[in-house]
Amino acid sequence: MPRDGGATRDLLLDVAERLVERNGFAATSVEMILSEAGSSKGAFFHHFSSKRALAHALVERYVAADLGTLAAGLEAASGESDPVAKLLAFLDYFVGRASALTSESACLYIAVLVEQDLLDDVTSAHVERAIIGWREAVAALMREAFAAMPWDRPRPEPEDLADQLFVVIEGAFLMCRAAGSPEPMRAQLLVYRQLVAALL
Amino acid sequence: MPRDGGATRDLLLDVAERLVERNGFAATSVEMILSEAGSSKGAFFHHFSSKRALAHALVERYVAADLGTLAAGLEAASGESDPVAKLLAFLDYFVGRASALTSESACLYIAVLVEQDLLDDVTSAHVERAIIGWREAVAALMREAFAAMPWDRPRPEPEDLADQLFVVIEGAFLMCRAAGSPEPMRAQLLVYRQLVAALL
DNA sequence: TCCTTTCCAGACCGTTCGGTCTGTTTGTAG
DNA sequence: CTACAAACAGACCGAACGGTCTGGAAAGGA
Repeated sequence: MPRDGGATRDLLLDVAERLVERNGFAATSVEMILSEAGSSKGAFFHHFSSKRALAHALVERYVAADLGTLAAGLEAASGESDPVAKLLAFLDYFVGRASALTSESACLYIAVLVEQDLLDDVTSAHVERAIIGWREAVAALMREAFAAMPWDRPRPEPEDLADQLFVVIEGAFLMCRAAGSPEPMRAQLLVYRQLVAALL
Repeated sequence: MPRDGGATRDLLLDVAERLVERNGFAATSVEMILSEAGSSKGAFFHHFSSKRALAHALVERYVAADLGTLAAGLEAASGESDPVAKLLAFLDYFVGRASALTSESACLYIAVLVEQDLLDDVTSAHVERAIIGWREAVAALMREAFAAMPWDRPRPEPEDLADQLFVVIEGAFLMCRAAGSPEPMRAQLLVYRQLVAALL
């Protein structure tokens, strides 16, 4: 093999992700990516058969990283043996990392979901995989915490409550955009943590 | 005055809103809007000086409608004299109208916020106005309900808890997109309602 | 009636888009 | 050293983009 194609491919993905998160997919031209990356069309269409193929690769990589931070949160909470403490430690992990989340100005999922054209079999399968990953892991934590803590009033279904975390994170991304500040992410994650804690 | 220009303008806004909510702003061309509306470029650029001016008009109209549904929710809850019942009635109003919210497949705010280029003085001022409108009205309901219902544990700030409603709605819009179903909107609003109710 | 102003249709323009193609460089295997 | 395939650079293409311009139709005031 000649020059290291993997490095160029990664660079193109890095630059593309930044630009797409800032301006959306349709508003980000291939030429902008190339100019920013200091690359050329030859390189781009060598690594990606089309702009849509770039979107597929972009989402696949993003989902992998996203499920990675989920795993990191689970790992951070794994020290706690008490189910309630474990759930709260899990949530605290993301509250603490809120500023790191919003350093990248927005979430790629939003850019993909906002354009129906981009929601083909490939992208929607990837996003669905991410959502289900979060749902199942968080719902399991919820169930254990609930079982350890009887309650007189009815509680939400753990799956729906787990989805609420995903929903709050995505919504908070949008509010950060509107506010022009990363602060709402932390505030909203903290509110979610407090609301969940009130069920325990 | 010649033919009724207002009707054409409204039609263009209606069609544009539908297409932008479906595919985003950048991916929606002026010609697509015209073809869908059965109109022409002459008409379009007579009513809007540029595509950006269309975005401004679109957001302005959407914010007005959005604050209208907020007012409708407040009106629906105004019958209750007890602050707690009033807050819950307010939230129930939106749970009940969840399917109506997601009939329009997505929220225009998302399409605007996802493209940084679109966030100029005009659009960001409109969106901020909407967010503050919801925050202040909902936070007021929260404060009254909290005051009527003492609590031993610390509660979230009413403003942050009010923002959480906006955040959940926007996030739920995205989840509806990912799921290809309007169902998550209702489920997530219900979860939010249950979480708030657990504080009372 | 006629004139004016608004409203609209559609041809047209320069630019930019995603994508193709040709040619050259670069690492590696034999 | 040679051959070959992967990796890239950049000119080029047709289509589509946002926007302009000219001409004509429709309504109201004089």
